[in-house]
Amino acid sequence: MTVRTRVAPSPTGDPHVGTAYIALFNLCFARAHGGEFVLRIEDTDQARSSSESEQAILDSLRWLGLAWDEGPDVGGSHGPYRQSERMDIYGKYANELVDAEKAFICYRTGEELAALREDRRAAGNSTALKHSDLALPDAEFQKRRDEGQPFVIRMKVPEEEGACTIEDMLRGSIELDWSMVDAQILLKSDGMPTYHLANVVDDHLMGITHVLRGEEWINSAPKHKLLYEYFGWDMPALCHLPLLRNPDKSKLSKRKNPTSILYYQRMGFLPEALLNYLGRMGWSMPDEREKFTLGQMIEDFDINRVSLGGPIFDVEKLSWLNGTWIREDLNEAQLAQRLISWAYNEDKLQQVLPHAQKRMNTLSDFAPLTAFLVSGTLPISEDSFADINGEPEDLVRSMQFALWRLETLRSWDRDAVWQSLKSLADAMEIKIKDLLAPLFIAVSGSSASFSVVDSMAMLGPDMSRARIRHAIDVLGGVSKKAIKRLEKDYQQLTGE
RNA sequence: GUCCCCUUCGUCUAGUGGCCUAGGACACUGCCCUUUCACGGCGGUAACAGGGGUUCGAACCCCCUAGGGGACGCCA
Repeated sequence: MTVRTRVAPSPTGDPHVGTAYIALFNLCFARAHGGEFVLRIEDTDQARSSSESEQAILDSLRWLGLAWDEGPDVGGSHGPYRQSERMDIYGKYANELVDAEKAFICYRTGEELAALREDRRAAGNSTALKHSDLALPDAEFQKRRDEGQPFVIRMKVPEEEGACTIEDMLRGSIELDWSMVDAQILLKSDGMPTYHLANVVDDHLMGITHVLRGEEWINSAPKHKLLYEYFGWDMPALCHLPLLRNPDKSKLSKRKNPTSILYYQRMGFLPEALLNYLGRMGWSMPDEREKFTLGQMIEDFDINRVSLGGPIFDVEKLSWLNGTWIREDLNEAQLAQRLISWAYNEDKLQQVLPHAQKRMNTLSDFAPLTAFLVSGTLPISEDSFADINGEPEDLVRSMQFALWRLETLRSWDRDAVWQSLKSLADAMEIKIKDLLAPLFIAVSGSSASFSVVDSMAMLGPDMSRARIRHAIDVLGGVSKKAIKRLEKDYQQLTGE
């Protein structure tokens, strides 16, 4: 038995707690049955994949104990194929399907696709496009081919009435209408495979027998099943786990919640506590114990104990659980070690010192000066913003804009943060100083501190965003109605 | 809009037809411990989404309704 988790780095490279959640259940399931657990990290979207973001995920999962170094194919390493080989492999399989007339070459342009989908939607149908919708007249096809137009390879899917039955380990049989399934692109015009192809080919080649993945994949399961049939391969058993949710019940997203593992690390959560908490999401021990180690979870693991309602990620309970780990499972020497490796070490000091030294008269100035860097949520109130010019609504507005701008930032370093905020200030036609003023309070809790961008760089994206979000709340927050208006303004201003 | 999944205290959950007057945990709250604050201990408030079946008996099985979520990309 071989169980795998497939994870893709997020666009911004933040390792997502949802990733760890899925990985945890895969690991437990595999180990509980004496199987092998394979973690495969890759992203075939060339526009955003980078070795840094893959590394960030790997580091986070290692921190949690879900990945380790142990041979090339297991536990956190990439699969058996290197990037350079992949193109050939997937292209080969895609072409095989074209030859067998189970896939076809498609020269349709983006505009044509949008128009076709629009028509179908207007008719009240699903937007799924089939081979017959996409086929071009022979002459046109020839023309585009001769012109060397970019093309993709799409799979053929049944066009007649009927449903595909998927077996889910937890949900039983699920029937999905073929009418909802479109002629999925298998190979993109840049020659890279889509998830659907790569996933099926890799799993087959790696001998994967069980796939535990998020609920969001249920709808594409028919495509995968069909691919297995086309290739004549055995399909792994599928299990769709519930999705972690924001407090408003939507799928856990960084726009509403800190979702990066790095954030929880920086907040001072212990890896074993975070893992323990994730293990309580949609799952319980037979004796309903709240606290348990990864080893204990594996020992008592039973996939049937997964409950299907989407659990809300509740930081408060995580916090309590973390407290029990600190109080009950660490002696003073161990706690000291944790503190040292967390923040009180030479590396961290070196990072902070350049900013602190200039502002120090005595050594005792250091702790108050840098406290905000090792704090979680800052104790600020509306009064904290009293010295800043502008009405609270205006401050909220600029902070919300800054938040949105920072959410799109790909690399989080001093210059990148500065550039992105500077260009926002320009677009808003205000001085950068005025944009930064409220952020100062939000990020450091005081107007007398290190430069905001330096502070944000040191705090990292999730902590910085969480603090800005907190400041917005402190100033009265943004109502649902207001957010709509702000979004519109923001779009007009920045074109995003 | 179309399809799919889901539905027990505010939140995480136990529960697989009689042990359910629905149990535990977080949060909230009362008391005790304590110079303070925490920790800890003992209590309290609080839920089977609604309606129909099936059954001697339903939180549990079936149907309908409602609500929530997800999917509908050259993202994964």
